[in-house]
Amino acid sequence: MTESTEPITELPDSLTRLHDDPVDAATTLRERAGDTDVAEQVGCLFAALSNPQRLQLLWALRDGECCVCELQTALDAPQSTVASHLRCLTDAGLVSTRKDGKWSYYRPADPAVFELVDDALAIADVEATE
Amino acid sequence: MTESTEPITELPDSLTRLHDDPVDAATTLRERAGDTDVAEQVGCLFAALSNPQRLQLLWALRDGECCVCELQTALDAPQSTVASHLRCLTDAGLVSTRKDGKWSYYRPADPAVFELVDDALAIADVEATE
DNA sequence: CAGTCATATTGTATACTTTCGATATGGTCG
DNA sequence: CGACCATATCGAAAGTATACAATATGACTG
Repeated sequence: MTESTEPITELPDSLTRLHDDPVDAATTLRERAGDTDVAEQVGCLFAALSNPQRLQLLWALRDGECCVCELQTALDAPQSTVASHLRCLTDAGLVSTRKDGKWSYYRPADPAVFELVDDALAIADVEATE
Repeated sequence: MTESTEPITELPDSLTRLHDDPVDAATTLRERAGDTDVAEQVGCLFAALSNPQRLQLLWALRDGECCVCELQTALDAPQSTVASHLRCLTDAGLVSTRKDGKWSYYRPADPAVFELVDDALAIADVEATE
């Protein structure tokens, strides 16, 4: 019950012209829009996936774990850049780490993320760049 | 064939210590990481979904089209804020518009986006806020 | 055709993100 | 323990996104 108690601000005039019972309509609409906190959490996940280099990191990890220097090679990007993207993915819970001596190996935390990315690929209607 | 021709920059030293044939390893890694342009397109889609208010707009539209003043009510946000989020969703191809006199009605362009969002909800492991 | 209405656009202040060199950390090896 | 290595973190500059008041647009109404 984090949501939908009372109208916080004034309802738009236009709404009162569109609905007989605007207060009731507002309640329904706000219920449909769902909880702000949930939206924020989901938004964070999508934000982690909204960067092309981070997507490429995930793709690189799809077939098995890699250490940072391999990912650095995969993206052809500076070490610190790769490290911060990996931090971001870790914070979002999308990858996990294993240390082996001075090497750090990364892998996808939950393979389900690839379904998400594949669906996105389909929706984005990407033409195979061949 | 937009990708993977030659190593552009120097390979990291560490890679040469990890692989017998670092150039070959680099090629494989870059193939796995996939195409930059594709990553960018998918990234744009995720970016459109990375904002909590835009997610709430989509949720509000899930059960049927709404006009702007209804969405404004659903989010309890100023008109111009809602309008720019709607623009963003439209640009990303996620919603489409129909005009009826001075009212504009918005609806999801492709219901597949809700699968995406639902999967994200599952991955984000959101606790039902009750 | 003047007024009003719903929505779109613009302008801008502010906040967040990204990039990457420099530097810190913590491991390994001689 | 001293040099070196792989990675992480910091910090500043540049870029991008967000919010929202003000204003423009284009439609309906008298």
